[in-house]
Amino acid sequence: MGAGPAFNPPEAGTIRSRPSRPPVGLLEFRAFQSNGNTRVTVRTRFAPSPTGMLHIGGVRTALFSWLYARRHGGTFILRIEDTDRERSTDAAIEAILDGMKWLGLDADEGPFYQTKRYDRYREVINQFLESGHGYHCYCSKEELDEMRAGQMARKEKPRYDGRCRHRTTPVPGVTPVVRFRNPDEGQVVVNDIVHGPIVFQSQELDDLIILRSDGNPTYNFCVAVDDWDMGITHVIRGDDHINNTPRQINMLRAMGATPPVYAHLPMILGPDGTKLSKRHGAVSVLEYRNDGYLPAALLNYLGRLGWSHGDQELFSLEELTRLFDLDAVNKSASALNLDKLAWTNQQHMMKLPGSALAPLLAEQLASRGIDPAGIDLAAIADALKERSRTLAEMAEGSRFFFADPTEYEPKAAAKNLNADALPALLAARAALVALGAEFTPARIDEALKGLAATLGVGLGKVAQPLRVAVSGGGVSPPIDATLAILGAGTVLRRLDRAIQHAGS
RNA sequence: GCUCCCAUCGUCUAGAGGCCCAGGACACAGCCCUCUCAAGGCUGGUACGAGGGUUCGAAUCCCUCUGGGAGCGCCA
Repeated sequence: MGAGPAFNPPEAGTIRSRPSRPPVGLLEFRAFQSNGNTRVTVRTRFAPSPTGMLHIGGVRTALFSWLYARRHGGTFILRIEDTDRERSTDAAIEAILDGMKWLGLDADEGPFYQTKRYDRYREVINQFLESGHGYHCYCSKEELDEMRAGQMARKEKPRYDGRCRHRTTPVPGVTPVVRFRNPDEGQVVVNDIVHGPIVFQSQELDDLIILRSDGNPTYNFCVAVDDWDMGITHVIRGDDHINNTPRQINMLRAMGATPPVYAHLPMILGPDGTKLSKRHGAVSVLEYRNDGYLPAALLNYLGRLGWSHGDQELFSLEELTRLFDLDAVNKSASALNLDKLAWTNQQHMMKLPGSALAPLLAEQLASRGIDPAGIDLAAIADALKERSRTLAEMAEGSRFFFADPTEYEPKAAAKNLNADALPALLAARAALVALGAEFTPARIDEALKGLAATLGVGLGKVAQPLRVAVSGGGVSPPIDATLAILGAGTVLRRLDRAIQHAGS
């Protein structure tokens, strides 16, 4: 797997020798005192499994964890849950790391890899075995399948019936798994910041496998060990984990650990309100970079999905980290609205100076095989930022700056590059030539307006033919800015060709 | 089937008993501005799933129903 460090617990001794943490209450975790002036620092983690791409849903979870840590001056930890050796891939790890880096969701600790912590897991498993919290189970897969099928047929909840709980002798030739012995009675209360207390009856919880017969520990177990070892104070994750939580709490208790506070976030649905799929937004978050979205805009949009701050829609990252809090998080699932994401992106682009957008526009142009050498991309970005929803749209809208039109858009040409427009075109040419070296937006505007006045027509009668002449179509930024960016030489060259076209 | 979660405009949401015959945003329509396209401004339509309670008063509290979702793996 990956090459990151293994997390080494401050005290790698036995579980019971670990100093016990002071209790963390539900909503007043933030500053409990143990000796008068000790303050608990918030520690959150994002724990993706590298079995697929990092998509929008995962990013939202990561964002909330990151924001919460930042907001409270805490620590954000990245942990790669790669215990599924069959499906975990290095490519997926790379994609997660790249995505987090692009978005700027930097981790203070990690990435840690669970596959590097096997010694620690085994240590806990042995302790469970000794203390009776764990036991060997020799049931075969077939046997378990059969058991489940029978329960389903009887309309019971499929669960392990504990048939190996009291077995004292091994079954020859069978490598056992280790199961965690859940309490038989009582209840487990999950203190959830967004949902409030959620109560589970222990009876509902069966004995889950914590060590596979191939020696690999399993998810729920590793999570419990890691969250404790890494001192996680707030587990922020998708609400599809709610049902796992009581088991994790039970294992935490068996370790003598104090469970963290939980915050289960609602799911993100596709635009049609159904589960996110590859057709929707379940593509790698890096696709959004290719599509020309700004990290800040994507984060802004995602932040507003399931969280709100009054009526405010637009947030800078700085505002987000200052205002975000878990108590304003919604409980219900929300659907992706790509139109709003695009709008948000445009709003962010509009706030940025062209010089900041220029390098990003350059990337988009490069991927289109366009060489913008010698052209002022910052000026183009300034001219186009309020007429593009994404950087990709900006790149498309700027194409005519880099190449003379090879043909004119038929409708626009028919209307604006005809005999009627010829006088205006010729007069405009003369007026522009007269500008000489002062080919600036202000001077161009002045000249064109003066010309329109002399001709006794509206500016549109002059600007629109010019627009079609230099851009090939009927849409472009304001004509003064457009001409200035193109430069006198290019403008006159394109104008001459258009005049020829209009006269023929 | 069992357990758990959820429920305000098409979508994202405000709303924590009277300020709400429900506000903002995206999208949509119209108008204004205007050299095109945008951006911006103004206007408009559309929502508290249903039924019972509690209360002088409920989108807000309680119950039931309905609808949606998640989990029930030697996946995470």
